[in-house]
Amino acid sequence: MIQLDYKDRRPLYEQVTERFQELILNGVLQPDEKIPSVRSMAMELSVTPNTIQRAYSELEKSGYIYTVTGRGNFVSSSTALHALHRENILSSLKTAVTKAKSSGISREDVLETVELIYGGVTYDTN
Amino acid sequence: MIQLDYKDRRPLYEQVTERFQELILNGVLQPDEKIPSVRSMAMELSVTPNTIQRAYSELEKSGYIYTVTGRGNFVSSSTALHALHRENILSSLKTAVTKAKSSGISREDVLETVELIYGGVTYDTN
DNA sequence: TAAGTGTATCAAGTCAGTTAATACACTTAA
DNA sequence: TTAAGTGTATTAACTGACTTGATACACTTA
Repeated sequence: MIQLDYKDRRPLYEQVTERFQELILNGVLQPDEKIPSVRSMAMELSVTPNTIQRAYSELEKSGYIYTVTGRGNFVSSSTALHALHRENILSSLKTAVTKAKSSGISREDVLETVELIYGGVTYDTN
Repeated sequence: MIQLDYKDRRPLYEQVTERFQELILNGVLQPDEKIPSVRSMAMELSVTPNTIQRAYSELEKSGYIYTVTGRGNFVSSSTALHALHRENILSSLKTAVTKAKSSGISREDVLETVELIYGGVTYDTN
C-alpha cells in the first residue's frame, strides 16, 4: 500500500502523508473507510509509531482523515477536498507554464506537451 | 543581487545556487562575466565563506560557471546550458500536466490555463 | 611584496528527523 | 470485568545535513 523511498530527501512522515493523500483522492480509500492503525502501519514500514503518528496528524490537520480515539483513523467524506486538490493542481500547472513562458519556450511547444500527455494529435517534428 | 529567505526550508547554499542559475539563464550575468568572490559574497549575505564556496562548487559542477584559481569565478559561455535548461522546464511541465490528467482535470481546463498565461483567447466559463 | 582570489581542513554547534521506551485514556469484543 | 487494540503524549537519545568560525595554503594581479 505504501512504499518508502530512502533515496528521497524528504522526511519519511511526509512521504507517508503524500501517499495517503493520493490513495484518498484517487478513491482507492473510500470515505469513512478505516486506514491502518498507527502501530500496524509502523510495523509494516519498519518505522517508529511516532513517525506514522506525525503523518496521520498532518492528514487530519489538512482534513483528509478524521480520528476517533480508541477506534482509529478514517477517510474524510469531504467533497470540498477534491475542489481544493483541483485548485492545487492547477496552481502547480500555472507555475510550470509561467516558467516555460519566461524561459522563452513557445506556446506551440507547450501545447504540444499537453497534447502529448492527453493523447491528442501530435505535431510531426521530423 | 541575491536575497536569502530564512523561512525557506531549503539550505542556504541551495538558494544561492538556484538564484545564480536564474541570473545566468536570464542573461543578467553575461558569459565570461566575473561573479562576486567567495569572500565578498559571504560578507554581503552575512554568511560563512564555506556556504558560498559550496554554492559555487555546485554551480561549477553543473557547468553554470567556471573557476580560475587566484582570479575568481566566471559565467560559462555554454549554449548547451540553455538547451539543458529548456529540457528541465519541459520536464517539469510534463509532470504538472500528468498530475492534472490523473486528477481528472479536463484537457480543456489545462489548455485554458496555458492560454491564460500566454495571453491568448480565454474561454468564457460563465 | 601585498592584497585579493580559490581551495581545503577541522572542530563545534544547531536543528529536523527519527528512534526507542513508556505511559495513559479510550473503545471493542470476549 | 477483562484483555486487546486503538489514539495520544512525553522524554531521552541518536543521526545527519547544514552552518559557523578559524586557520592555512597556493595562486594571480597590481
